Order: sequence, then C-alpha cells, then structure tokens
Amino acid sequence: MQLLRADIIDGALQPGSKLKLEMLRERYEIGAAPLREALSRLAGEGLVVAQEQRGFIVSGMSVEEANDIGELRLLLEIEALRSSLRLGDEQWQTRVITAYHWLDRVERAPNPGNGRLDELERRNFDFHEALVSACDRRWTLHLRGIVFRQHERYRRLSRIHSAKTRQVSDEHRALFDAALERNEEAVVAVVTSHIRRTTKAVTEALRKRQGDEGNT
Amino acid sequence: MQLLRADIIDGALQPGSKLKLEMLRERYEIGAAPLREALSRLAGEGLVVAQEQRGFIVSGMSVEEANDIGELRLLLEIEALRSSLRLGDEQWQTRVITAYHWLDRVERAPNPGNGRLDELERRNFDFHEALVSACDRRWTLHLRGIVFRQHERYRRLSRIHSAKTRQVSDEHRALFDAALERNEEAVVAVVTSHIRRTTKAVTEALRKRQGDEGNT
DNA sequence: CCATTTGTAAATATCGATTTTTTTATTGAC
DNA sequence: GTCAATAAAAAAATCGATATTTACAAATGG
Repeated sequence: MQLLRADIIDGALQPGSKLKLEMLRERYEIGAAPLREALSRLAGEGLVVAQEQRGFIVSGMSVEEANDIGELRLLLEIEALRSSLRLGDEQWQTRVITAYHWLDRVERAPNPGNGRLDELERRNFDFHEALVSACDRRWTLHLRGIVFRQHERYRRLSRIHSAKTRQVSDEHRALFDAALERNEEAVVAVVTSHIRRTTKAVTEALRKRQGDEGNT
Repeated sequence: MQLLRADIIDGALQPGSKLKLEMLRERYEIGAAPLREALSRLAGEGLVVAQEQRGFIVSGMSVEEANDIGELRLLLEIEALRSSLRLGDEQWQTRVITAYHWLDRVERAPNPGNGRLDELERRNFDFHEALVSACDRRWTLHLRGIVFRQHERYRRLSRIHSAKTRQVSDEHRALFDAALERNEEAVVAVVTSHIRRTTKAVTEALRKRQGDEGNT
C-alpha cells in the first residue's frame, strides 16, 4: 500500500494509466484481495479512480487541477499552521528545529543528483509536517495530508523540468524564522508566496509536458 | 456501500462501535471482499478507521471534531460557492431554483414527522449541491463532499435533540436570494452564519449527549 | 465498404475456504 | 486470591478458484 502510493506520487505509475490488477500483483507480490483494498483506500482519497466493472486508473493530472490543489493546499496549510503556532510547546520547537536542520543540510548539499531528490522530498515533507505537528485539529490534518500528497505529485513533475532550488531554500529559512517567532501573519505571508510560486512552476512544467506530448 | 455509508451518517451504526465483518455481511448480504473494499474506501475518506489486524470501527465523534469539521465545511463551501457563482450559467440557475423549491416545500410542511426527516436532509443536500454545481474545481468539490458528509453526521445528531427548523428555513431563503443575485459577499456572510449556527447547535447537542451517557 | 452482430479472449469482481492473528477463558502456580 | 501462562474460540486477513463483465476481433448482412 505504501509502496503503491509512493509509485503513484513519484510518477512511476503515470497519471491516467490503467492499473492492471495482474500486473500490480506481480510487482508488489500480494494477492488480489489486499491489492483491491489498497486501491479502494487510495480511491477514497482520490489518488486513483475506481471505474465500476472496469478496474482502476491513476487519477489524471492537469493545469486546472494543479491550481485547484495548490489553492487548497494553501488554505489547509494556513489553517493547520495557525493552530500549530498557537499550541506549539517546547517539544514542537525541538521538532521544527531538528527538521529544518536536516532539510537545510540537504538543500545546501553540492550535488542535487537524482538519488538526493528523494531525500530532499522527504526532508521537505518532514519539515512541513513538523511545523503543523502541534495542530490538534484531526480533520484539518487529515485533509491537509490528502492534499499534500497530491501536491507533491505535481511538485515532482516540476522538479524534472526545472531544478532551481536556490530560492526555495530561502523561503524555507524565512518560514522557519517566522514560525519560531510565532508570527502568524508572517508565516501566512511566506507560505502563501511559497506555495503560489510552486504552483506557478508546476503549471509551467505541465504546459511544457503537454506541449512535448503533442510532438510525440 | 451507499447503504453502509448512509447507516454510518444517520447514526444507525454508532460512532466508535466495532464493525464486525460477519454482522455486516448478514446485514447487507454481501461477501467479505466487497465489504472490505467498501470499508477501505470509507476509511480513505475518514468515516471509518481501519485498525490493522483488528478490523474497522466507526470513527468517533467529539465536540472538538465538530468544531474542526464545521470550520472546514465553511472554508470549502465558500471556495466552491465563489467559483460556482462566477461560472454558473442558466442551467445552474434552473437547478438552484428547482432545488430550492423542493426544499422550501418540505421545510414548510406542517408535520416534521420522523419519516420527513430523511427527506428534509436529502432536499437540504440537493439544495447545497445545486448551489455549488457550477464550480469546476474537482478537488475542492471532492473535499467538500467528504466534509459535508461528516458534517451531516453531526447535524443529524443535533436534530434529535432540538427540532427548531424555523430559522433554518429563513437562512436558506436568504442564501437562495443572494445566490441568484450573484452577490458573493452576501452569500459568504449568510453561509458563514448558517454553518456557524449549525455548529453551535451541534456542540450543544453533543455536550448534552455526553452528559446523558454519564448518567447511564 | 461500412455497420451490426456474434464469438472469443482478457480482465474484473465475487465467492468459499484456509491461514493467521487477536481475544477470551481456563488452568496452574505462587 | 491474584497473576501468569497456556489453551480454546472468535475474528480478521489472505488466498485460490469461479463467475461476470467488458474489450477486441472476426464474420455476417446490408
């Protein structure tokens, strides 16, 4: 299940592609029943689409959805952050500091080689996760999780086309500083431009990809 | 699946209760495989919780979650409404007018007997659905759907304790008028007080219920 | 030559039975 | 009498096989 989800998010299983049960059973070496359960759960959160009597497909990607998801990510992230900033205790601070430390380390690393991309993504995830980790709103976190994963799928796509991590690193620093100061408005401002910038890069990458496909 | 979901939402299957597979198989007359798939999908959207190797339970209800869900409902409903008001064409208008007509009819009906409660809830659903039906943001609608269903679960609870539908009817009228005028800010204002009022009633009902349980 | 139909192959969905895990009950020791 | 260990029962998860359904291809009729 985790593997399947990861393969969808990182694009190993392409958007829109049919998920042949037989093929997946071989790939992950599991039976039909657990596989269908996993797919059903993913369908519930929208990563795959169940087509009655016609199996499952990886849910599609488009410029429209990229914008939609970007705005939702923003909305939910802000909700979670506001709550987390208010409730965060010392342990929260420690989590944020630690997570930022590792993220910064990877972002500063000289070689952003293909192997490091996964680590970068993981550290990025951990950092944002740490920031909202004091939020006590279960449902906000649940929905944020769903949207975050979708957003990550799009983000990966843009990484393939343009790998300018410089400014992202600065944005993370600003986010880190504002968070520790418990300055809600500053955090909101930073995260807003951070996410909107990402969305912009994603839509550009998507348009480019659609263009490429037209020439194939 | 639809039946199972309905039974969870209308409280036939109580929050926190264990979902014995054998029992459910009898109740809905289906095999284990489709049942587990349905439960997995519901787990994906959070109506049930899957406990590894220990089956499924109906996800719990609490005052904290009621508030969380209420605020999310508000957030997502506003997003969807704004988009829908901008894009709505003549067909949208027709859908809204029709849906309001039926809702109004049920709300005005003299006898809000137990049988009518389901219809009221369905018409209410249809009306709100019609209002956002011109929104083209798939993900916003998807998340709104998840939250709406959760919110409905809580709303039903409050209906049991207090059945004052008078003011709700007025709120719907105001919402209807503002929507047809395409007055975004007015719609937002009305829907905000509408949902917040609902949340308040729900939390009161919940506290009352928790009190009752203490005396059992 | 195109459209509709029929047959075949592939894939999906479902069922019944088996295996594994958890929970409950019982026994024995301290 | 209480706790721990063990045995029995119940429940959940998984597997292999079967029954539907859909997709594709060939053939027939217009």
